[in-house]
Amino acid sequence: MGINERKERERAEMRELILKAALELFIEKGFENVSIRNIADRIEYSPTTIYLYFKDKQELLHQIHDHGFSMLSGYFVALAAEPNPFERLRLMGLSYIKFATENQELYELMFVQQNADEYLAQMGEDWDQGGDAFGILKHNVEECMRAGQLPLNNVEVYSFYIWSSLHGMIMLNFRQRCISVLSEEFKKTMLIAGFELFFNNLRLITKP
Amino acid sequence: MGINERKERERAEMRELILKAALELFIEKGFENVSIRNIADRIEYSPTTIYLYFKDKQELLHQIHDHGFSMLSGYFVALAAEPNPFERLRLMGLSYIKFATENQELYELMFVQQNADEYLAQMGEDWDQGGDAFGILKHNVEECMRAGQLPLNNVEVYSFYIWSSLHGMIMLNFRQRCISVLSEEFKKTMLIAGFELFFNNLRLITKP
DNA sequence: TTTGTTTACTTAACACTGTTAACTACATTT
DNA sequence: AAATGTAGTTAACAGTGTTAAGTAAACAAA
Repeated sequence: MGINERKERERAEMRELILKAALELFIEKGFENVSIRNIADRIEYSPTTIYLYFKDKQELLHQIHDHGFSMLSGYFVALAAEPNPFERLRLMGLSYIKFATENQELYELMFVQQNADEYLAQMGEDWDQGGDAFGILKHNVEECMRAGQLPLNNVEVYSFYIWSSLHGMIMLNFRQRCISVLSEEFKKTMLIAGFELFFNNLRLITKP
Repeated sequence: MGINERKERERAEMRELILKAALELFIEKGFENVSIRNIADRIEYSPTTIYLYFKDKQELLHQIHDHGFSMLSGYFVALAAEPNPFERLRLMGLSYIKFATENQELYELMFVQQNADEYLAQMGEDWDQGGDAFGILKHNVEECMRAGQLPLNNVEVYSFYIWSSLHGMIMLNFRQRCISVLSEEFKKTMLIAGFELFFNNLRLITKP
């Protein structure tokens, strides 16, 4: 009696179809600027059909949110090959910036979109996609400290500090709150310049 | 014939009344969650009246945006009294964090809200509120470098780097993307802990 | 003081939004 | 073949930003 299996499969396919369209549209126009009707139009179904597969617009966001964290992890897998902890940390930073700039809208969905908050609060311990990525960072920081490549310090604070710096640069770069404030030439290179300054400073701290 | 003057005054008062209500509501509920009708209700006028004083909802945002930058400057005035450049820079950082946490919604309006971008682009050179604040930062950084309290380096890059770090910590603190990721006790102190680590590191870099 | 005109404001409407209730038409079970 | 379940639909509700048309009061001119 494979009939239930087939139905389940069809249901999963439909969910995937909706999610794919939603992701495309969110990335094209941003979460707020995409309506359920837009998504329905793209997949050629009635708007209400979407509500048979997802509780509401928020749930679509959450799914894509999680998808984003999986993608981010994908950017990190190649790093394991690098044996030097500090260099690995540096490459991790570069990968993070690469992910953010290559997937700007998705990055915003993951780290800026407010609506995700309550969902994460509700998920609580069960939400590990983000924990995974942050776990890798903490692990690298810890190894750096053990190898004498970072000063011995609270690993969590240090990881947060590194993450913040990159996130801040990325966000200030996205929102160009610097049109008249920064020199034209700097606007393009600011992310990399800031990143390099940051990591050189990290190096300086430990090399006395 | 002071009749035109009176009318002008009344018009300015009405603008102020609308702006005040809009600011209150934006801070209470966030920009996206406030409708023109909400604002109109609060001041007991019809929704369309607001359009006689402001082009659209965006223009309300822009006004409040500028208001926010004025407020931020206000947080910085007391700093001039501090003679030591590095200590002044540190206090400036603390003031920035204070402003952000005391005026969370306003801070988001200023540095996160996307819609502000095109307005700033259009304003271009004429928008100096932000330039003022960033100018003070650059000035302080430059003085630190001259006093040997920061390594000689590109002032703009260094200022951007400092600003980014604080902005990143503030934003990661606002969006608690760390519920399951950070230890409970750290969540409350993360901003200050991160800030202190950051400035201690800045000190370490220059003290060889 | 009685006209005409400008101005401040309102009502009604348009095209959109997320979401729900009621309905249809088909697939599955009996 | 009849009964049941269900995937998908249409219609609707209450809300959104925004505009066009209308009203009533304040002013200027006669």
